[in-house]
Amino acid sequence: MVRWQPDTRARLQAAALGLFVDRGYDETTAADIAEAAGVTERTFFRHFADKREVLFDGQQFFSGAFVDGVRAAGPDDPPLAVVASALDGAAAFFPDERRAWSRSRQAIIDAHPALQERELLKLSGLAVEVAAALRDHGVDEPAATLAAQSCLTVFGVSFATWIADGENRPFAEISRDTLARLRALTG
Amino acid sequence: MVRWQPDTRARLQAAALGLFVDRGYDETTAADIAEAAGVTERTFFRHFADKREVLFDGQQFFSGAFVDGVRAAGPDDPPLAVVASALDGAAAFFPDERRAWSRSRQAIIDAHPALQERELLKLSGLAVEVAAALRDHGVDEPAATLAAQSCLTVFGVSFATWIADGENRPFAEISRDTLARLRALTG
DNA sequence: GTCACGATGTCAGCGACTGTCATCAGCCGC
DNA sequence: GCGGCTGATGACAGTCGCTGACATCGTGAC
Repeated sequence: MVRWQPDTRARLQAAALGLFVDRGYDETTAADIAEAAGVTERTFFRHFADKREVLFDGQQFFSGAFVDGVRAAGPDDPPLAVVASALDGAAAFFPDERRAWSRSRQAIIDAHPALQERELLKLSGLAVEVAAALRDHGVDEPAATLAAQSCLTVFGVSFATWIADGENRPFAEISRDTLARLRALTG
Repeated sequence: MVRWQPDTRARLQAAALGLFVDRGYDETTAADIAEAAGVTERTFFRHFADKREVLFDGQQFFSGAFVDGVRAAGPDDPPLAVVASALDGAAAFFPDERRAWSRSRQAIIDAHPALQERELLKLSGLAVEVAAALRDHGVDEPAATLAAQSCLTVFGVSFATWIADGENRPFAEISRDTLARLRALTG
């Protein structure tokens, strides 16, 4: 007999997503989530720094994909080619099977400014990491920060397109197209 | 005899900024700010939706400057020229006399993730407004959103440069230089 | 068998924020 | 002037997010 059920963290995340979808973010208390997962509210806050964070866990793997993409680029590639490589790396996180899940998660976030804030903070942190990777890759400031922010701009537009109604192209195709459109803006 | 002192809102903002500088954001309660302004905590929350908002009021004038800059651009200007015009419009909000004040305000924000979140949300809303102005100006999607995000990218890097130690060039000069560097990224 | 460890429970408490009702100066119509 | 309306504020109770401190008790090392 085990004293507690395993995977408390994952159970809390699943319970939270379900409750947010069913009755809304504001109408779900941290105690509700904990109860649904069979633990106490205190345990919820031992696993997640705050109530929003339960939706934003695991972003370190996500940023790792961008950074790996940067490292995979050729050492003499121009900055935007490195950005293209970072976006290709990120595409692995958005296979078609995940599109429906991403849509419902994003619907929750889009309905709550507090969650949008958290998402923006995570993306901002991601941009800082990409900029650092670009500097390691030989790109100087301020070009590294400008390129990293452009990378996130393309990512944001591409992601929104990827989850749009009726869209069925794979993420990588969309992001390549979006980057090309950003390039066209300058020309 | 008036029943209450005038300018409650402005008094609350001034009291908040002072307390945040003196003893820190986390160590300042909403009740502290209210007391320093001579009102009750309840009145604080009638003027500001939450404790963070007291630092972020008046952004509608700020976004208006960007939008006016977009409208001032030539009808056939390419998107990035319109962005340049928007940045010139924003420059009016950053005269040299405000540089020291901007530095201390930004120091408070940079020290608190919760405040960074709010700032990012405000900037995100600003990007949405700039994108709408660009569409009104004849720029189609997704170019409008890409250009608006690029506008905010240049703004962010320019602002950080403007308040950096030892920097004394005017904002408009910095933003023009930053935009040129973003353009150069493609070439 | 003992003992340290680590995940959890329990409980008290603070601060952010809200709903509700009372108060009362100033203004408006008469 | 008089009475009623309005709008900003005070007073107060209450919910929820979140934290610190301490107790509990399977589990694995020894």
